[in-house]
Amino acid sequence: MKEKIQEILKEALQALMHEGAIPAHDIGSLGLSVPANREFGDFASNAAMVLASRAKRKPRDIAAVIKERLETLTDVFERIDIAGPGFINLVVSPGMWVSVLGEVLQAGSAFGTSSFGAGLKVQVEFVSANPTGPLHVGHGRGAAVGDTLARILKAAGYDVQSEYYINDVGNQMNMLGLSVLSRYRELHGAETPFPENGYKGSYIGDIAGALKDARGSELLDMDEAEAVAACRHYAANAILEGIREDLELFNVRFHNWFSESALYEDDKVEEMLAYLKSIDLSYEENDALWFRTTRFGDEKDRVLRKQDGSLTYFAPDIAYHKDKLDRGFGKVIDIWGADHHGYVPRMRAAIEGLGAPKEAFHALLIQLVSLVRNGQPVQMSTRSGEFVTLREIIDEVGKDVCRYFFMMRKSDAQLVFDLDLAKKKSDENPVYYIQYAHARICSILRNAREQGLSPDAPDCDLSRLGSGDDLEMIKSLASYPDVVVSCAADLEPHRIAYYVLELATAFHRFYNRNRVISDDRGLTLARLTLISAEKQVLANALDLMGISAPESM
RNA sequence: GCGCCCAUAGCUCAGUUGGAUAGAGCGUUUGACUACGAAUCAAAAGGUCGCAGGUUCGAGUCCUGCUGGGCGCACCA
Repeated sequence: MKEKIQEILKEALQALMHEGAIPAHDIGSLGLSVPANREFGDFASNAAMVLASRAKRKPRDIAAVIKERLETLTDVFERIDIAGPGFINLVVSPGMWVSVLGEVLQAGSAFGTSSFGAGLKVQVEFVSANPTGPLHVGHGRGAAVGDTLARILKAAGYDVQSEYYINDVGNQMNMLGLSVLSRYRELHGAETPFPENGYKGSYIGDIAGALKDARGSELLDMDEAEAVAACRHYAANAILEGIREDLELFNVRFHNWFSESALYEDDKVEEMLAYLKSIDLSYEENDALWFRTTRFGDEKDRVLRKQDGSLTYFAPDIAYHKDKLDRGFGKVIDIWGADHHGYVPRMRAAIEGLGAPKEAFHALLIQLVSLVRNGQPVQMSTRSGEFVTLREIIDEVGKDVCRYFFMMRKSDAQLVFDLDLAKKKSDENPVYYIQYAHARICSILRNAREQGLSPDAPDCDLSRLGSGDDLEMIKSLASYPDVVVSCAADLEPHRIAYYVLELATAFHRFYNRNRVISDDRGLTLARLTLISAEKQVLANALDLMGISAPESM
């Protein structure tokens, strides 16, 4: 709805500026807001005040000109008021609001989608955990946020691809191989020291056991390097398979899995280094190869190839992002743990160095998740292998609750995950509160059907919904498309979690104060239409978060 | 030492490009089921938006300084 009003306002302002009736100004900066106070109408514009300060005219005079034009231009407004210092307050006509219900039911699961993104190719890369162990809670938050953001961007009209980057090269993978080999030898009774910084989790033993089942004692006869490689390969596959299963359970499915090792196999890293050299963005110094990232705002140049000849982690990362750009993505969104924030300027510099505008790259930082049980923090430490896995949390509280809880905070704010609250099936738990609203509507619709009532009936009179609680509920669901766009524009998917909670609140309030099915047939049919639309929007919003909308619970 | 993020009700947190009287949940107090699901609703109380300046018609929001917390400052990954 807001978008429609914005269009109308824009049209009026453009015409007036063209005629010289009001000073010319960038229309994009003239805001339309939803006033906090209902007395100020459905929408309010500050256009007159902004223009007045430019033109040295009285805001209220300019507002009067705009008001007049809007009145001749359209009849969607029931009332236009000039208030306070020069706000133009707009009250949308009930008929206009009611017509939204038809749009919702017509569009169905597509209600809320828009062409805001104009088909721009966007990639969202998230989770991207090393295949050295199962996903833990922190990865879960990244998965929930990333997947929800991808869904939101798609709904907002972007051409979205989600991707998981598999860091299957490097020391940590070698350590994985060594750790598994050590456990494998133990299983064969061979004395073997466990690597100092090895992975100590019990899953390593499980993998070694599976490897023993699959290949017997074969690896004992190999030379060290060969055996480690075999272990590494086997373990990485097994762990990655587990990660895929966990994500599947979490309702997260990637369009693409991109392997770091493929970068090397396809010579992408060397190609990138040659490219940087060709455009003079790299240089040799102290027997190392450097990237001139300072040219793009980084605080110091960064090493690509170390003195010992090996590459830094930065090098394949640049090659990976070059590959992303080469694949035609106009916007590349990386979702990282907040502890990597120091890495952002350097990556952004690299993107610029590769010739893309710096706005093409966005890093969304995900803050820590801490678990609380019985009011006490749950201790976690990756190093010792004592961490709570995503799988354990899903098994304990369920996928839906888990996904919602991870969306409850701005991604760059720390999140306290209260396991006791998560398991409560009461109004304290927002997930049940929201799903209950959906189930309740389904229940009413079932009752109505049994009584032979259908909102499609010809004597359904939607004009009965133009006031009071009915109108309030329509307004709450009509803002859904605006919320989706706002989430997409600002890359803040958590807003959808707050919105859907408000939507549920609007329904529960309505339900407690009004009868849907009553003796008044016309009103009953209209309200059945109303709650059908409400149900649709609840389901659509929940779907953006990958959360189910149960028919009963 | 340098840089980034955060500071809003007793608690956990929203607050969209700067807008009018700063919101929600929990907790506290008091009410509502012989009609569609009480896993629900209504009402009350609760604030110097960390502190001090500045920008302007207007600041929780932008700028500067300070205080207090988190994180990062590798030829680690």
